[in-house]
Amino acid sequence: MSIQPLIAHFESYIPLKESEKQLLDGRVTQRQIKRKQAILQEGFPCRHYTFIVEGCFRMYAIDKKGTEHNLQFSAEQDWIADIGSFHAGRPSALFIEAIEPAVVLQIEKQDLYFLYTNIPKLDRIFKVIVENKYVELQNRVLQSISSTAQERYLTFLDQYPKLALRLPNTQIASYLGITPEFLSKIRKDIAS
Amino acid sequence: MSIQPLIAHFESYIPLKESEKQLLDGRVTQRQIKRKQAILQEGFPCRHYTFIVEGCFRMYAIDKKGTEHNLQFSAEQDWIADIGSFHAGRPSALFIEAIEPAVVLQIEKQDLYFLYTNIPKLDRIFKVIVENKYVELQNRVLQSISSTAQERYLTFLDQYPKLALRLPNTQIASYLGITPEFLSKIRKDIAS
DNA sequence: AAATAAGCTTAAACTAGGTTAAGTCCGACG
DNA sequence: CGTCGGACTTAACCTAGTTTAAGCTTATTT
Repeated sequence: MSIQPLIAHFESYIPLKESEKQLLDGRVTQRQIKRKQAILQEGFPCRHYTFIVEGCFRMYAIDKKGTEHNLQFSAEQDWIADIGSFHAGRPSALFIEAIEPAVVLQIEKQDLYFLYTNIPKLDRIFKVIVENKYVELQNRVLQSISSTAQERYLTFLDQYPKLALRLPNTQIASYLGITPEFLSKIRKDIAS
Repeated sequence: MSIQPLIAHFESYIPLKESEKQLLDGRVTQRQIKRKQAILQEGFPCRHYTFIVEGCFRMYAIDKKGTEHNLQFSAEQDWIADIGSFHAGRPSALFIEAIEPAVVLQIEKQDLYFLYTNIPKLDRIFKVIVENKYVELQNRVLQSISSTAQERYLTFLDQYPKLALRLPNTQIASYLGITPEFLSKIRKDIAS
């Protein structure tokens, strides 16, 4: 059990002192997740910030009609959590599920708050992480109000080429906000 | 010229010491902005974090066809900036423009970085601010991939009732990712 | 190895939303 | 005081994306 990947991740932003690394140990839990296993389910509060060491997750919501909508994919060296639910302790409206078998490092709320207090630079690091994720999401919103489905698909391929190979098209369609059938048509059009 | 509204804003998260408030003074600039005046234009780096004391702004992009797309509205006690461009110093793809005459408090990059270093709790405060904005944006993405235009319009009215009264419908349509004509049709359907 | 489920594609009929164009109703400005 | 441009609407026609349903292929489970 090693929290090394997490330390490396933090240090890609700001180097940590030995004493700070030691604080991390014991506040971080490693877990193995099976394919299709959920680490968050609608109706339950999100209890962890999850850092992905290996594997791939999707975050999705289910609407009244029972259709799933993928909000986000996350893979190695990335975080996944329902931030709103996590901090407020409120029941989440979202699911988080492994698409591939995965290894993750998880931090519980009380531990994260302890770490924020005792390693002040973590405030800075997570500020930057969330800022970057904010910019990414903003670009996605811009695309969604200004581009056709085909343009959005091409952007997705361009932006996440590795992910696109690992994911079934059904999941990609759900992420783009279109039906699998229509994605199929788009792919046909592009090919010709 | 008072930075009091900004101090009050920060203190709604964490109280500041007198010495910290003094550091803010001199690093924050007040400006009056006229209706339709731009504080950021495509092609220029975003030089300021802008805190709105009074008035209302929109952030938008212009696509190849020349159509404007509103990404975001911000009003009193809210921030507006192209975060990506601000930190990277890269030319922005966005415009930020006053919808109403406005009073703002602006912080330049070097000053913000100085403040982050000398008032460590600002890292925490901005982390929380960006987290909240991230959650908001995530909800918007979810809506955009899962709801019809009518549902999105009703949610907008529900979520920003005051803003809805201050904004021309043209601007709201652009924010929702639909044409003004179609919004008009939606409004007619809702009324009946 | 068989059974079953999950994923991809095609196609026809349909609906949400866009386009074009014309007309009305202001508020801004000379 | 007139007129000019911006904001809102209506309506006819058009297109991007959905629905339903079927058939085919590739994984996963037993």
